[in-house]
Amino acid sequence: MSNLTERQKLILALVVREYVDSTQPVGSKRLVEAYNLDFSSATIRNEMAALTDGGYLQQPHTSAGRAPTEEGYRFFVSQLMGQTILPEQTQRTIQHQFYQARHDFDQWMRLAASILARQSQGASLVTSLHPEHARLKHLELIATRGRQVLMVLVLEGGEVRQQMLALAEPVSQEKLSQVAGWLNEVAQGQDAGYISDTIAQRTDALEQDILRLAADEMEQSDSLLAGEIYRDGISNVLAEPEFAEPGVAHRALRFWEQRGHLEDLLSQTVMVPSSGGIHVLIGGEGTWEDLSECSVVLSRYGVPGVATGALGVLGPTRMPYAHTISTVQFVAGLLSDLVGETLAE
Amino acid sequence: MSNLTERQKLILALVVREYVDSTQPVGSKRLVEAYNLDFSSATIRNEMAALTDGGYLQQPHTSAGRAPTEEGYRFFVSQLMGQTILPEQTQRTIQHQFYQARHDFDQWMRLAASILARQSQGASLVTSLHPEHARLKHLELIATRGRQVLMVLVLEGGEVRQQMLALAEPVSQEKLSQVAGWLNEVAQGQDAGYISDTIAQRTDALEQDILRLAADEMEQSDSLLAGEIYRDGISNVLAEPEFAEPGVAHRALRFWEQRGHLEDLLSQTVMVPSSGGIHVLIGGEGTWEDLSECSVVLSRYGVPGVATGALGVLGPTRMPYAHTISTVQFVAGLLSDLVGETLAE
DNA sequence: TTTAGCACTCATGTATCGAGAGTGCTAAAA
DNA sequence: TTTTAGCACTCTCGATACATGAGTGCTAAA
Repeated sequence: MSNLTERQKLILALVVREYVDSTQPVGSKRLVEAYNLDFSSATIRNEMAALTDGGYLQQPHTSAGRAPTEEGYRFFVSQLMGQTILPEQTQRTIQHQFYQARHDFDQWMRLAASILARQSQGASLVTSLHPEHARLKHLELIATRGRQVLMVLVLEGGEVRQQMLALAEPVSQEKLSQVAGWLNEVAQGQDAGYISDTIAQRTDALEQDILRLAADEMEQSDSLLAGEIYRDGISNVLAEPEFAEPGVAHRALRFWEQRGHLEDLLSQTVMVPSSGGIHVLIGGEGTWEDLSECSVVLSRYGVPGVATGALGVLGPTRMPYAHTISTVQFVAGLLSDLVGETLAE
Repeated sequence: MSNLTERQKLILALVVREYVDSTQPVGSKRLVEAYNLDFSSATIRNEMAALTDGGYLQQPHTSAGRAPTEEGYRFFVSQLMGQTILPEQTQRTIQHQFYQARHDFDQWMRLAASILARQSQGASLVTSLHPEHARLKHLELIATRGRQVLMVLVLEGGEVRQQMLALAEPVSQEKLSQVAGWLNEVAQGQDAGYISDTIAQRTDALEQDILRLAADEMEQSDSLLAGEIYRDGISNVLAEPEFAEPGVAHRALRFWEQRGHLEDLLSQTVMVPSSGGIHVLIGGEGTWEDLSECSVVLSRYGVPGVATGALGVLGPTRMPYAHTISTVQFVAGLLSDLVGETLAE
C-alpha cells in the first residue's frame, strides 16, 4: 500500500541512495546537507519517524541514523527507482567484449559471469544454455581404446553432451559408425520419451544400450541445472562490510555453491514470468534463510520455448539496485540475442 | 638443516598437532599436561625457545604460547609427518561414490571436487582432463539453423570441444558430412601443427576455414587451463578462524577464482615432478602474496604422456596436513585409475 | 505545518585496572 | 651437564568508567 506522501517517497529514496553510498545509517541533518533540501532537519525527522512506523526504515539503535528495511528496499525497487538503462558507453564496452570472445557458448557464459561480477561488484552466476525440451539433433559414437565407447549427443539448441559406454565386447569404429547412422535416422529430432519407446522395438543389444543411454542423458538434460554453472566474483562480496561478520558470508556463499539450493531458487523465480523478466529477491524473502543479509537479481536468458538458461547476481541487501538490475537485464538481453542469432534460421 | 635434537622434533610435532587441533597458541604447561610428557614445563620452555630461535615456532606476543611458523610447518611436513594413508573405510566410501556416479568425465570431476572439499574442509579445485598434446580423433560438422555450423572435435584422450562457425552461405548437412568425412581422413590422429600445415594445401575455402578453426581450437586445448575448472567448498574456508579477518579471505579467494593466477600456480608446481606426486605450498612460499595465510596441496592426475589434469585443495596454513595430503593423493590416484581404465586398451 | 531549541540516548573511543596465562631467567637438584 | 622448581615480569583480555558526539523526540514558537 502506497500510503506515503510524495515527500516521504522522496526522503525514502534519498535515504536508500545515501545509505547505499555511505554504508552508514543516515541522519536527518546529513540528509539535508547532502542534498540541499528545502526542509529543515526537524521536518525530516518527523517524516523519518513516520517511515519508521510504516516499516520502511529502521534504526540500529535509538540515537543512530536510519537505514532502509527490507520492505523499504522493496518499495524503492518497485515504486521509486524507475526504469534505468546502462550508459551507452558501458553497453558498447560489454558488446565489444562479447564480440572479441571466441564464438562458443562456453566462452560466452564465462564472459557473461565475469562481466556481471565486475559490473555489479557481487557474485555472479550463469547456468549453461539448455533446450527447454531436449530433442536429438545428432548422435555420434567414437571408439576409444578398449571396449569403451564415447557417445556424443548434439541436442537441438546446440548443447553437446557426452557419455562413456562400456561394451561387453570390442566393436570396430566402422560398425559403430554404421550403428550411429542407423540410429540417427530413427531418432533424429525426437525427444527422450520417443527414444525410450523405440528401445523396446529394437532387438540388437548394442542398439538398445545406446538408445537407453541417450534417453537417460536427454532426460538429465531437461533439468534446469543439468549443465555447468559458471560463477565469478565470489570474492567480491567478501569486500562488502556487511559480510565482515563471519557467519553471514559463510551462509550466503554456502547457499550460492550448492546446486540443490540454486535449483530451488531458480525454479521458484526465474521460471515464473515477471515484469521486465527480472526477479529481485531482497533479504531472502522469508524463504531462504541463508540469504538474509543478501539480495539476488535474476533473469532468464535465451529463446523461450527453444533453449534458455538463467543468470544473476548476489550482493548485499545494501546494493545499487538500479545499476545491478540494468546490468543483469542488459547482459541477459545480449546473451539472448547471441543465442537467437546462433539458433535462428 | 635438520640440526634439531630428537626431543626438539617431538616437541615441534606436538606443537603443530596441538595448534592445529585447538587453533590457540600452545604453551609449555598445556603441552605437558595434554600429552603426559616426561619433561617438566621448564624443559619444554627451553626447547621451545630454541625452536623459536631456529625459526620453527613463533609467539604472537611475549606472553603467549607458541604457534608453528611457515618454516615449522614445512619441516613438519617434510620430516616429521611420515607417510599416512586414508583409513580403509573412508577409501571405500569414496570409491563407492565414484562407482555410483554416472560414467562421465564431467561428473567425475565434479564429484572429485566435492569429495576433496568435504574431506579437507577446504576449498577444492579440479581442472578438466586434457591431452598433453592434442591430437584429433574425430571431427564432426553439424548444420544448425541458418549459416551457423557447429563443429565438434573429439580429441584423443576423450576430450570433446565444440565451436561455432559462421559460413558465408548455407551448406546442406549432406555436404557438411561429406567434408567432415574427407577431413577426418586427412587429419585424423594429427596435431595442431600438422593441421595448420595442411591448410595451405587445400584450395576449397570451406575446408580451409574448418581446418583453421580446428587447429586453433586444438592449440587452445594445449594450455593446461583450457577446459573447465571445477571448484567446491569455497565457503568452507570462511568458517576457519584465520579467515575471520576480512582481507585474508578476500585475497585468497580472489586468487582462487582467477584463471590467470591458477595457471601460474599450476605451471610452477604440478608440472614439475615431486615426491609422491604431491606438492604442498605453505604460506604462498614467498611467491604468491595473496596466499600468505593459506596452504595449498596439489597433485596431477591422469595418464602422463596421454591426458592429465590437476587437482588440489586450499586451506589455512593451520591445516591437518597428513589428512589433506592423503586425501588429495587418494583422489588423484582414483581419478587416474578411472582415466586409465577409460583410455587404456 | 514547519522549525528552532533542547534535553536525552546511546554507540564509540580511550584510559584504567585486575586476572590469568605464559615466558625467561636463576639457582638448586639430579 | 642437564633438568627443574621458583619467581618476577610481560602482555592480552575483559570489565568498568567516562567523555564525546551524532542523532533523536518532543515542545513551543513562527
